Amino acid sequence: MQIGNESMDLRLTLIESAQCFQWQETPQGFIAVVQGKPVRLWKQGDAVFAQSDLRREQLRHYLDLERDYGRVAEQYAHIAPAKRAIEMYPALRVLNQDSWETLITFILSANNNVSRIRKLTDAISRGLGARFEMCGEEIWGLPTPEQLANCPESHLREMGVGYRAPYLIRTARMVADGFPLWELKNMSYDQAYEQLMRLPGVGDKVANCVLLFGCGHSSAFPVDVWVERLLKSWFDVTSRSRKAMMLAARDALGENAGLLQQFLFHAARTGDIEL
DNA sequence: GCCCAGGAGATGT
DNA sequence: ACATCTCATGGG
Repeated sequence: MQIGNESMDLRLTLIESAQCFQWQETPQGFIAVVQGKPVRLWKQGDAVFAQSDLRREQLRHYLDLERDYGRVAEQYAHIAPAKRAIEMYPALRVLNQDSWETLITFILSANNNVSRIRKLTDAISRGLGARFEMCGEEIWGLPTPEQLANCPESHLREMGVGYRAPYLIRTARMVADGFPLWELKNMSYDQAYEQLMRLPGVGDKVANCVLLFGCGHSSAFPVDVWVERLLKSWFDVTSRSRKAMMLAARDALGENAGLLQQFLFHAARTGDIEL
């Protein structure tokens, strides 16, 4: 089915921009398990097509196709590096992912590089998750909270996750025991942030990634090593800690701070904006 | 071999 | 509240 006519870049959005780690590119398109269901996305000209049990509106929301990014660019047009970063990637979108899938992949992301985050995401999915087939290829979904909570720590360590193993298991147990993960999108930013910070393996940076990519909180502003470098290079940063930078950036940039952050992050990481 | 990676938690001040 | 250490593991 056709889900959109927008000129969006699937490779940039799903793989290169490091906001999710489960997509793989095949000759037939991009495939992954999203919200527990297999999905294939591909383009024909400007049109985006999908093969999935997910409804058209769900996929449009996942890809953030309803948002006017031209308006976001205008919102930050008075900040030179911001305007430049957004205009540099007119086909990049900030995904609306599943809260649980975002939470688990970003616990894996702590002090880790992108290619290894992908391998660990794949490893725990193959080891614990549900298997599907999509155009002749096997793909696995991430483990559910119950599957992860019941996995022995030693088994998880054999998959290579290292010291993050107990974080995954304890967080999974809290979610399985009623942590309000799926209510975070309806809370205020401050309430949702406070809740997420209770979870083992979730600090300021991971919390903001979950809020931004997995809970629809577009003001969430994750500060990783690259965003820190860019902020120090291009702005008069007096904050020392990354959390202080996050607070200052959110305060200065307002409602769509996090969307801008994703463009800045990618520009810094690829070197498209000199630091 | 070295340094780095979309950091978090524990400890000490 | 802030600074410093340690924590697995593989990529470059």
